[in-house]
Amino acid sequence: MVASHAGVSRATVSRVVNGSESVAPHLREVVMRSVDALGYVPNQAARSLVTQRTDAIALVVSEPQSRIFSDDPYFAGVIHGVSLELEAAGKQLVLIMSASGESHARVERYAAGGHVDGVMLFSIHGEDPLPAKLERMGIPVVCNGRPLGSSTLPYVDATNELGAENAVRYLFEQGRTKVATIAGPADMVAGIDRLNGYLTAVTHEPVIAYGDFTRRSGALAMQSLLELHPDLDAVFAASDLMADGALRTLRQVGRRVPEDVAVIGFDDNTVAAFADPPLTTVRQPIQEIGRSLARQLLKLAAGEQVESPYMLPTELIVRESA
Amino acid sequence: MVASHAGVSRATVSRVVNGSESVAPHLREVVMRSVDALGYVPNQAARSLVTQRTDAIALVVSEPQSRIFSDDPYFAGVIHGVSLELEAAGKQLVLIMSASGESHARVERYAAGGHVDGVMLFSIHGEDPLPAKLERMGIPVVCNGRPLGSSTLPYVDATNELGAENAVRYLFEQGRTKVATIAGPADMVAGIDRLNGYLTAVTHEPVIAYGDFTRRSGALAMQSLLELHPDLDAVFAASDLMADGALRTLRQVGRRVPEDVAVIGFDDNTVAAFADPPLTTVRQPIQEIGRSLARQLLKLAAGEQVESPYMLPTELIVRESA
DNA sequence: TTGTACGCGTTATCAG
DNA sequence: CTGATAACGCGTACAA
Repeated sequence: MVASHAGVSRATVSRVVNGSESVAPHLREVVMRSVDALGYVPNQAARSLVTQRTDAIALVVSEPQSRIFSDDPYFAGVIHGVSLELEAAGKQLVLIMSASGESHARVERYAAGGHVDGVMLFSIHGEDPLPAKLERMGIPVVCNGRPLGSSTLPYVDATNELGAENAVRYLFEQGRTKVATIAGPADMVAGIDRLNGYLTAVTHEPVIAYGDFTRRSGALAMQSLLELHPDLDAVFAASDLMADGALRTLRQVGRRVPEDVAVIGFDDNTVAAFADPPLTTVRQPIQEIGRSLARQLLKLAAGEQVESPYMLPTELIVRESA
Repeated sequence: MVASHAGVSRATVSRVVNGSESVAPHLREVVMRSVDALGYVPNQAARSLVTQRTDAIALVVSEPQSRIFSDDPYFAGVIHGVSLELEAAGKQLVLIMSASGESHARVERYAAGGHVDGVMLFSIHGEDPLPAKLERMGIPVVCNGRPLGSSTLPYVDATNELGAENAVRYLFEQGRTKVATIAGPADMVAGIDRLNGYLTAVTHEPVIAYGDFTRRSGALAMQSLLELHPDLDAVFAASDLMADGALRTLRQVGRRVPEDVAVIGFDDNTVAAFADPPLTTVRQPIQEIGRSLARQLLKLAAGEQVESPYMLPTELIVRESA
């Protein structure tokens, strides 16, 4: 340790660097100066070797491109939140894209190798064995979105179901009589929960078309809804992108929004406010989801307990489309 | 090293694990079995300590939220490309958001501490001292997008200027006579270069309005262009989002696209194909930019030379808006 | 309060 | 081809 050129032992330097109390003020001063002068930076590898911590957290994104690389800013928003929280805690964010099953094994090895202090799992599908394995290995794990299947993993999620329910209820309160829904994929938890919310609130025979959260799918779903149910006067779409697609279809066939058909989306993306007409939608606090995700994991990694599920509120934002 | 319970020395285990040639086949066999049985995973910290490598690469995003957290999928696309390439090389991606100058210092320390084998810099602004410092410390650096100012850093970029030039030229070839541009921010290299392309190709007095790559700014810019130059019959926007905003303004004021006004965007985002009407645009290979970025950095980290700038082609995608 | 000395898990060198 | 053994740079009992 070069900094011991400051006339003290390496142990003292270590103490100063790590902010130990038991160091004489003047010695601390001297050491600080030397650290500065020599541009000393602790070697993380050596440090981890002895502390058994890495100060790094992995964010594993196991999702096919669909949602992530469309123009849905959900992914970026969550990452941003995570990043803010980790930075405050002095942790690094290791981003791992792991769509294929093969790379799942890699993730497993990576985490098992003690490369990170914990793992955040993004949108776990079906009966993915990864989280359970990680947990068995004693690695702190938190999921973004309720894990499908029978898992007891801690997770952070928005109140998707309640948000959807309120949106649909609002449509009826506005005097709408036939409310359809454009649901998300049946294998994604956000899709499932929002559909359930619709089912809870709908007062007539449910009218459902499925999309995959993209604009195009929303436009197509709207077409088929109009064909099968020309008398519908409102639509709740499980994402703003799909709602925007629906808006386009409605415009093309000459149905006015909201006069003829009311439309509500979900997310409150940037597209929502800019849609034509501006979209009434259910806002979920995306960045806050990211922050919470990180906070929960940090707690877990510190050996504390966390409440799970940790639910974040959604809120109906009324604009012009409904 | 527990695996030496397989009756060999740690050195031999190390050799097997790292795939050295000089190990007797039967010993390799035995070791492999023990590794499997004991679920042994090499400790990265210990390894880095001696190899002086971390097998991790940092991606530093020093951009205010603007472009990253809008619904512009550029950020996600580049990350995806980077991620693919790094995964293939067995490297990890450490994502660092560093908008503030304060956190710049953190990045510096982090890199200097030998935590990563190299750094990719995302959209460097003006005279940012960070890259130069990193270079001086001997840390491999590659920039995404030409660094503004007088830098000799290697970088990867799309042929923004040429792409813009071709787009504008195309408009004139189609018989347009007054072509305006909605330019990007004057402090972002993509904005500057695309504007220069326009300036090169325009055959009359330039007609310019500035935006910030967002939809809203595009819509506003279009309004002001129409006010000042009601006779324009074509617009080249420096991003698809701005073009989409322009489309909306044109629709609102009753100008038909492309009959009255032709519109060309830039990026070929998912919005482009879905815009109303579908947007003619200049495609840049976003994911490939990410891949190249990673590849260049890996080369640098391996001590090889790289060609810089490394330019990726843009291509005019003709749809219906022009 | 300070210093000494050990060990963390690997890889690399050098004999054998 | 294989096995000792010496680093790598740090944190931390333990002793002073």
